[in-house]
Amino acid sequence: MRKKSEKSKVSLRDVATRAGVSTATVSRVLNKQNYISHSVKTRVEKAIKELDYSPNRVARRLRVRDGERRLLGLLVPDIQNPFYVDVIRGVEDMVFARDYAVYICNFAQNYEKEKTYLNKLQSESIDGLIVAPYHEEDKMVISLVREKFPIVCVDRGLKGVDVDLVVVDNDKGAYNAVNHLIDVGHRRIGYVGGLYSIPTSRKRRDGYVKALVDNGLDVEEDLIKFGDSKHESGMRLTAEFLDMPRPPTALFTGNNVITLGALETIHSRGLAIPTDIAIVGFDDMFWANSLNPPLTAVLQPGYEIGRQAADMLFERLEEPGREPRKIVLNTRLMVRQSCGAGMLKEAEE
Amino acid sequence: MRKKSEKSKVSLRDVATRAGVSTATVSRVLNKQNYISHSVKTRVEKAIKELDYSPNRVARRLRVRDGERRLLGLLVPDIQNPFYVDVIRGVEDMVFARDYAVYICNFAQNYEKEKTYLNKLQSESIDGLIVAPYHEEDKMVISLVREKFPIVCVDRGLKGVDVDLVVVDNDKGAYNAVNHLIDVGHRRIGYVGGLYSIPTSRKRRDGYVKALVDNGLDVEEDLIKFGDSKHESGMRLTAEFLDMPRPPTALFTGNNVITLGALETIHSRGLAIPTDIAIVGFDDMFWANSLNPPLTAVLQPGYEIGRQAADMLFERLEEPGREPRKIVLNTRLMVRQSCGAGMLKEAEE
DNA sequence: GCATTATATGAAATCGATTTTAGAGTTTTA
DNA sequence: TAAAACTCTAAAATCGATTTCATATAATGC
Repeated sequence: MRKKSEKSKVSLRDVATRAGVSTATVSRVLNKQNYISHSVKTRVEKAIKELDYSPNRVARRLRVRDGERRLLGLLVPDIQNPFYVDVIRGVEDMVFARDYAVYICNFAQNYEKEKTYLNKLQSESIDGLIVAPYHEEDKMVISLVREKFPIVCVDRGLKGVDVDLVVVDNDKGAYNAVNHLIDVGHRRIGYVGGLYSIPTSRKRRDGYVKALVDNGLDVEEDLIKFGDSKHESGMRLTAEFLDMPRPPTALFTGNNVITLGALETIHSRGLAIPTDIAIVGFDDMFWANSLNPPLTAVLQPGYEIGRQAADMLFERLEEPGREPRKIVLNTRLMVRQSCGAGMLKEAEE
Repeated sequence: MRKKSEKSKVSLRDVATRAGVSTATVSRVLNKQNYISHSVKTRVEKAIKELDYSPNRVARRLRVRDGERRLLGLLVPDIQNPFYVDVIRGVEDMVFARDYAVYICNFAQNYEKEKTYLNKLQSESIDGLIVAPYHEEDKMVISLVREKFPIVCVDRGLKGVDVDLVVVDNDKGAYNAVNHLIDVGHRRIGYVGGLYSIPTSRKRRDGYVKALVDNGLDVEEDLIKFGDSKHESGMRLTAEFLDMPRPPTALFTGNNVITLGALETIHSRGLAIPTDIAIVGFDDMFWANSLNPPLTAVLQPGYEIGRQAADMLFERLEEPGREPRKIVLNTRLMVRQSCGAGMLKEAEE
């Protein structure tokens, strides 16, 4: 009847008493260890069921050795960015399946906050960490890697250390996007990038440049701009492009936040996509199809990144000594209607 | 030099030894308790600094009494929904400021998963929980509330129990939105709601109905549809509306996910907003301004909901006996361009 | 059939903190 | 000036699990 209302939590000791065995034995049953007689095992399991016992993970975590605490940390730069939410979901699903827990921290592009969280995570005795570092020279993360703390980086790497890494082929993704723009006829294409200090921003620029070069187009420095990965900078840089004496006919925006800013500026000026200005964005988001017109975008498999990163971290926990690995996932260009084949004719004349 | 590289974590015992005092004394210094002589205090603090000691939160959590473990749980139905991300951020900021930790769990609209997380959270010895329950008859959450476990509900309440609650005035928000639609000339307005079993879906319907009634308009049952809070159902229900012999001239969509679905359907049919069909959405999202045209929407203060919920939970931890409270926050109608004053004329003829 | 090994269990130590208990030295109070 | 009340600190107990160590019995080898 009122099983749950006996307030004080039942402990392993209670189970042991009930089953008439020692706590050590109960622990062995719990952890499926060898050398347990069938009769004792069923007796203990019965007691566990009767008492509705479930182990205290905190106590366990305190006792077990490194790497067996069943707690991971996940540190992301911006939880408002749906890309990282996908990563979170990927990690979460893997962790859930293994009965681990994951302590999700959002440092909101704030280096101080990242440091604080890093310390807190350690105080919580995490087994390992998945992180998209503030930037590639992130001192604290680098020093953790040097100390051999189990870390997997996602989205961005680290300078000067070898670390497990799951990224996307940013060059190729950008290349394909810009190539598509060129295919449909564009010759003047602007790149609106995120924060210069973040590797992905530069990689995507590289892909942009390569696509131009491979197609025999000139690379003009004033068609390349970097911002600060905030919505506002997407607006501002786009405005700068549109204000040029001879503005580009297409824009390649470096991440979803920037894309949103660009769209806002474009719409506010009453320009039509793709006829007045075409656009391809890095990051395919769940609202891309709801835009008017639907946005052509580079899909990053965020969920998969999260899954693979978690997997990689589990591997490292099992084999701390192994060499760091790097996984590069492919992007996919989701062609919708913001580039416009109609451009072709116009450009040909 | 190589302070950090001495792998084994320094413990309170090490500090005690170094300072030449007992562990109890170090603990007292750490917790700013009375009866510590100045000299001992500074000695201990010096040792802490020299050893770069930081306390193990897991060990602490095991020992301290209920409500002092510095760990909260936060359980949301869908982390991909930016509204909940705002709530998360609000909670996170409060928790961060108090040196608590928060275990964020996403049950992804899955009742089984919610149950699993609820158990896990208890195993992790959380002090209290902030949750947007699966629905208002969520048995597990209700039984926790009955057991007097510290819980604050957000977004949705619970049936049959009195619980701390932070919600938004859904009726009024919906009322204002629909009223606006009527103001600009619409007479046939469809409501595309989320899951019927979620209180907010019905509250928003109520506001919709009241606005019609207050304006002397008929409430037609076939202009009210409920879906399942998934993108796809927003698409489908909107299609149903548009396929009616005499379709509505405006749609009021019940949440951001539904809104996105509705927009997708509208655009795919080549209809123009607001001239062919107008739309107001519940939930103002950061991309609303980037839509074409910018979306008129009901802003829910998600961040503030999170803050207040965390605050309320802290209060409850301090005073477990107090009566449950309910906070109702206001929404704000963000008028942009998806309703169109232009409608007025057409409707008048 | 006896030494060895495998199986099965319990007692006690342990993880790293907080808290209780106890007691020594000081100050205040009556 | 003796009792009471503070002030300060240490030793030991504690939180709830896992792990080590010890030991008893059963199975196996030769």
